[in-house]
Amino acid sequence: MSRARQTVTLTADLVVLTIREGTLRALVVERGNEPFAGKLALPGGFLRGEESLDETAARELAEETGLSAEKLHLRQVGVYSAPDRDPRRPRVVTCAYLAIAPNLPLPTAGSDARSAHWLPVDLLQRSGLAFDHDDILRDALELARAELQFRTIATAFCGEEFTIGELREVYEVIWGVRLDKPNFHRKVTEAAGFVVRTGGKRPTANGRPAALYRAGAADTLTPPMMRPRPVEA
Amino acid sequence: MSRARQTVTLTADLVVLTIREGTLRALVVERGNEPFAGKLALPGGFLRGEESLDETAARELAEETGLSAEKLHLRQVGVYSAPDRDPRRPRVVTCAYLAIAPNLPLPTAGSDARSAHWLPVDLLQRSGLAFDHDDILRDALELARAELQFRTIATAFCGEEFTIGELREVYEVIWGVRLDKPNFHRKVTEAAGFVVRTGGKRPTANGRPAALYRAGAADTLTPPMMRPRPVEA
DNA sequence: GCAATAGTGTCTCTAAGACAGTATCAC
DNA sequence: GTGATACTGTCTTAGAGACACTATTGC
Repeated sequence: MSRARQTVTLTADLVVLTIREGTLRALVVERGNEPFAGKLALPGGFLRGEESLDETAARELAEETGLSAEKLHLRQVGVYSAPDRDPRRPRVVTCAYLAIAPNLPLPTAGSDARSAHWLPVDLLQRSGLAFDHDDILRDALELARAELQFRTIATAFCGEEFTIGELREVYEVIWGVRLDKPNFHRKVTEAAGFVVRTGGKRPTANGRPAALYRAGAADTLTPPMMRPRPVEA
Repeated sequence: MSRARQTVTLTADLVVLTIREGTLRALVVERGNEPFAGKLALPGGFLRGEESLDETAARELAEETGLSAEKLHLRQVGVYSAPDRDPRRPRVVTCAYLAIAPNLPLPTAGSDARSAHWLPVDLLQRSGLAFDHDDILRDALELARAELQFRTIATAFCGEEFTIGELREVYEVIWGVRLDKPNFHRKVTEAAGFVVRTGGKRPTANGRPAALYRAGAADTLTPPMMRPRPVEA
């Protein structure tokens, strides 16, 4: 039993998602040191003295994006503890977190903005990330897609004020589907506490201006937003 | 930054649920040592040398129940890492797992069956558990209730063969509701891959014998089982 | 026969999806 | 006016829920 109470090092890794230029993007940093020097990785950091992992994640999020964890729906994705997941040292275990950001003015405004970029997730999934971050990204995306159905987190991708069309784009980009505009409009405006009219309007390039909304008080979305089932072969 | 790479001890704690005598029960052990000596706690154990936390949980599950993790739907609930959650030592962080067991022949058949009991969860929630296990139990129950809606895990509470009435009891006990028998019957028998008729019958105490089913191949339940929304005030 | 539980038929109603039609802008 | 986008109305249909009804056992 000498190894029964092994000690490990803990980190919190972040999957921060946003939508920019019509594509779903995640915040990644370019690694400066070995291992995986030069490769892209999810931002993250070590657990410190008197904080919980949730607090570690919130602190890292603030450092990377300059945003508080309050409005970003920070949620645990899972724990990744394969013995060989970090070649540096035995046993670095990480807890992955999902955060959702609106389209930020700057790529990264934080103090620790070494080489952070918002890159499309499909690009990241094709090119591959350091460590087991491919697994983490996949699981975080799956969680985000599921949460869109039952919770009101889609508004977190939008700014303070947004149009129904922008909200619909969130669903379409993350689910990779096309949704019926009229039905979507009725659905979200009738769901209790999802969106609230501000009274303002936003001119469009070439059409009728869209009414502006802000996020409502509700946390869960009832009835849920139906996700079109993928077409079968 | 001297404390930046603090090391911690990791454990995996288990919420093993089953249904017995019409009540939802969880496996708990009576603690022999301080802290919390004499109090009830969730079973769990320390991460060992070359295993992942998932493997730690599976190993503990086998030790406590004698069952393999294969069929028990072992799933991560979350990480609990408050700095003061374990008064023994600085920083014992745990990852909680949910497992679902059929009505086992023995309370605990494993080798490490010190003082394990299947106790009703409402009793545990009233009397309180050691450490932060009240939080863990609450979160695990919430996860189990949610999974019942969208996945076919309800069959894991039943034995190899079961009747539709037994399956309905699973939903009724865990959700704490009454479900319409005819509608439930049609729903589960028509959901693709949820249950499969074996051809056998089980005599009842006083009525028509019930047809026997076994778990189907499907993992997700489409369409989902609707959960009656709690009555409002 | 009666009591009890298993299972079926059928109706109603909500809500999702399809899509025609109307409103409000730029030009 | 045309073209474009926002939004509304309405029909169809799938499925949840209510519940009457039939089936199969023990007594």
